[in-house]
Amino acid sequence: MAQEDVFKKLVAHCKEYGYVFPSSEIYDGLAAVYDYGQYGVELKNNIKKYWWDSMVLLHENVVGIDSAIFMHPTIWKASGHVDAFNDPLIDNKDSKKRYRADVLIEDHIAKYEEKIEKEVAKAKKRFGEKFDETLFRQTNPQILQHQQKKEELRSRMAKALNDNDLNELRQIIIDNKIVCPISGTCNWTEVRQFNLMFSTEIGSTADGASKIYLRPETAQGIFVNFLNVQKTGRMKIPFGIAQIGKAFRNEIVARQFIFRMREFEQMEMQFFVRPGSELEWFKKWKETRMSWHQTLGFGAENYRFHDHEKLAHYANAATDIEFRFPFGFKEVEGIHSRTDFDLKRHQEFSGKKIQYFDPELNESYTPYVIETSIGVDRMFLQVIAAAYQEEEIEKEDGTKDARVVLKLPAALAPVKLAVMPLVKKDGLPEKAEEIMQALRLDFRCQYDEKDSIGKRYRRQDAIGTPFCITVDHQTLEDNAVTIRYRDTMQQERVAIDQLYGILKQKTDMRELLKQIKL
RNA sequence: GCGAAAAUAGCUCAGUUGGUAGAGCAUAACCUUGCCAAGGUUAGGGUCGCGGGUUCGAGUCCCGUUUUUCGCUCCA
Repeated sequence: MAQEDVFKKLVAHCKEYGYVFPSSEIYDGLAAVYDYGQYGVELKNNIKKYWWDSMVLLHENVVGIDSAIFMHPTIWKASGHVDAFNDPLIDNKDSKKRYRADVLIEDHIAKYEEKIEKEVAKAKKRFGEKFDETLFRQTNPQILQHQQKKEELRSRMAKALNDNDLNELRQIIIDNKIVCPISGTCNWTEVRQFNLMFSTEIGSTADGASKIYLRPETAQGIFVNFLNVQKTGRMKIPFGIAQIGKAFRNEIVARQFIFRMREFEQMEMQFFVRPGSELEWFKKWKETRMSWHQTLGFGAENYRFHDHEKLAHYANAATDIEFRFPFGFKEVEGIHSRTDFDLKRHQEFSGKKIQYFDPELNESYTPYVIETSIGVDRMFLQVIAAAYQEEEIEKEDGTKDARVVLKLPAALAPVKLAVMPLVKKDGLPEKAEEIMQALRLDFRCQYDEKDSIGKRYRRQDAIGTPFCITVDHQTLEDNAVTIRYRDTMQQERVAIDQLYGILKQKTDMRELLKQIKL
């Protein structure tokens, strides 16, 4: 089966079984926005817990915070997000190349400049040493004309940029017959502002309101709280701050289901270290994070590192952890050595000293940062893609049968067990209800008495329930039930009073956490 | 953003040259069976993505639009 088919089936399965729904579906949907359904939210919460516990329980020197989505606008100037993603872009329809509209116009202005210099050079050659360049520039009619056009153009562009008038920017390009350097045509699209960040206004009256951004990453909330946490938590370097939260990016292309969304959730940890020791810590966190992934048991061969050749302006080392999705190896987590860029920039923009006094070295410095950043939604997709399996099973009479099963790690599964009476009479439902009541506060349980027992098992397989408990007539006599395992379809007879112990051991997230190599 | 394709019940799909919307599965109720889905009876569920147009009449033809998928592009 083609890989895209698997992916399509996975998306359909997520919708059909209450994991992920398209957003605003009854209004025709909203592009690249998705809602998590009744099982999706449980799986997502379990993934977040697995990450959070692996950070704050397993590392004494990692603590969490939860910073606000709204932050002071200057933060995004300091982080570089405002400058890096605020360009008016225009496409040439013939060459299909994209340009910054202001750069195109600048280039055109430069041409007038060239013409002027050409005239000057010509005149210089002609008049030799007697040539008065200043006078020539001030009096030559052709130069004055170029000069005037240049200045008109420049002020017109400045005004358009200042007013954020995109139509005017396009009009300037059209009026001046600026062509695409590749196709040589003037067949342009509209000018569009590609701003990565969503903005809104804070303050309820129009004149008192000021522009504010929805954060495009959670990391800055950690950096700006560095001193708060360090001082109030009496943290000593090295230490880390972890955070889970929503972030928003106005992606030009948001596609591939929940892999790239405009609203998404991140799990980030910034680890502050002594300058000079960052690459050592980078290496250590690479290993720890990889172990966290592989502990889920989806097969070590499906993960790999992808080291970045080209580094972002703030980084001196970077790698991705990639997983083999149905559509190929894709990034799930990024690990970056961010140097002291962020803290230094916030120190500069805020005017507040952001440093750490290291008592062992007896000196102050700006700490270096190792970042581990993982998308919750990508992780969700990774888990469900790895868990989704279509199996062919042989029935007792020799015929083949198919089942769709989500082989989720038990600790992550939304529903831990289903309790079902073999028949819905003879007091079996009552007995099953009794078992439910005993277990429901410890494990997410589901009760089902409709349809044949086989059909009920398949229903649970489809949502990934790892255990099914079946109550039969014999149960009424010996207080024992059948426990059926999702992955092997094996059945076992166990006493009711042993159920808690068995389930606890098999579904406990702590059992996973213990296996992570630190 | 550009190009191409698609959209009919919860799911998978049928629907003839334009003539009042169908099936299977799923869901719910009752009966029957009872350890690996598909026994019987009955019921609910669709202004055919949305908006225009052509026509006596549009799920079907035309235009626009929204969403999805694929390719390109962009971003990281």
